[in-house]
Amino acid sequence: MVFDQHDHNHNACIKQALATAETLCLEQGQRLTKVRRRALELIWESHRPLGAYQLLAKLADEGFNSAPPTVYRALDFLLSTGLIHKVESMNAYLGCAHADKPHKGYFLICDDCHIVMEFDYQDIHASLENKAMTQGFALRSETIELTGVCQDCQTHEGETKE
Amino acid sequence: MVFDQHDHNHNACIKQALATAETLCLEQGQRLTKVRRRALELIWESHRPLGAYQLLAKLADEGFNSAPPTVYRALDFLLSTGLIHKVESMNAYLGCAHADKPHKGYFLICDDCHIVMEFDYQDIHASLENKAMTQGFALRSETIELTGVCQDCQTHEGETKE
DNA sequence: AAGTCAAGTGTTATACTATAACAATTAAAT
DNA sequence: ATTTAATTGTTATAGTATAACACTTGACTT
Repeated sequence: MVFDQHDHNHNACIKQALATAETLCLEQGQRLTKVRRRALELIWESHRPLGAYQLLAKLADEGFNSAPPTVYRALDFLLSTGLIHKVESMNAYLGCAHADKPHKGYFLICDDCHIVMEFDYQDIHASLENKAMTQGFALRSETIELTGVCQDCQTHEGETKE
Repeated sequence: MVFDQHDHNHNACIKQALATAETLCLEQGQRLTKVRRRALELIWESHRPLGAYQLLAKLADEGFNSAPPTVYRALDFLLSTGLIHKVESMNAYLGCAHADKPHKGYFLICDDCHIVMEFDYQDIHASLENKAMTQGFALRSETIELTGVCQDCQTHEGETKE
């Protein structure tokens, strides 16, 4: 699992994510402009996916241009650089903790508190790759999004969402 | 794989799907009304996912009411009965060939011709279930959507899409 | 330093996807 | 026949995403 939901210094998450972003952009000759950087930070404010228009509102609050293309451009950039993932089943965007190494995003999504844990599972990838191959299918992308109830929400059933 | 892409009597697919729908609705005391039945048939016209508004246009052509709620209600019904699946990464809907037995929809989606093959893979389900459990996560739904290039499109590269 | 070009951003408009809310109709059950 | 619940009609609106073109900025050239 990417992180321990409790006992977790989230500032470190953000800092790490930004550092990775700097490095990656430098390596690839990409520019981490103000709006792109801030968008990344805002997405990293939590381990919950953020909608494009939620992000847009936050950016607008800070004086950035508030038309949709602004945010979608930033999102496209961050997606293409691998710094964030899109959670298809939620139309929302999530910081990636392993942007430095190319990988598929596999997610566990809590239906209650909406927290998302990204997990890596090489075995499953291999099985899927193999399954595709036996059908003569050349695999390109994988969308693996599992929903349910996280341990925390099972424990604190009925309480206010954190 | 659900079907052989060639040498495939698609009328049989549709007929089978409708028969299953009749049976299922009867068993569950649900009503397969005109618009629901026709929506199902139209979705089954191909093994490619159909968008809600594409479906709406087809229904409108046939004299059905052409406001969005009409089609979304039909889709909701068909989804809840398990007669169709939603392909999250495409915002589109696909007939399910195994509506009679509860299951998760796992899909291979061709980026070229957009054909979708549903596959069942008990091993992967078990692995995912297990992975979730080790995180104390109670699994509820699984979205497994793989994209790539199908055998047919690899063979006929550069030709017109069928 | 001025010129050039490409990348990035601003702006307006619009397309696409989905649901809320309430009225009218139909089907089934009494 | 009456009642009731399910379904459908209708209008409006919310939510997600992109097209197209103008303008600005940054980086590279000379």
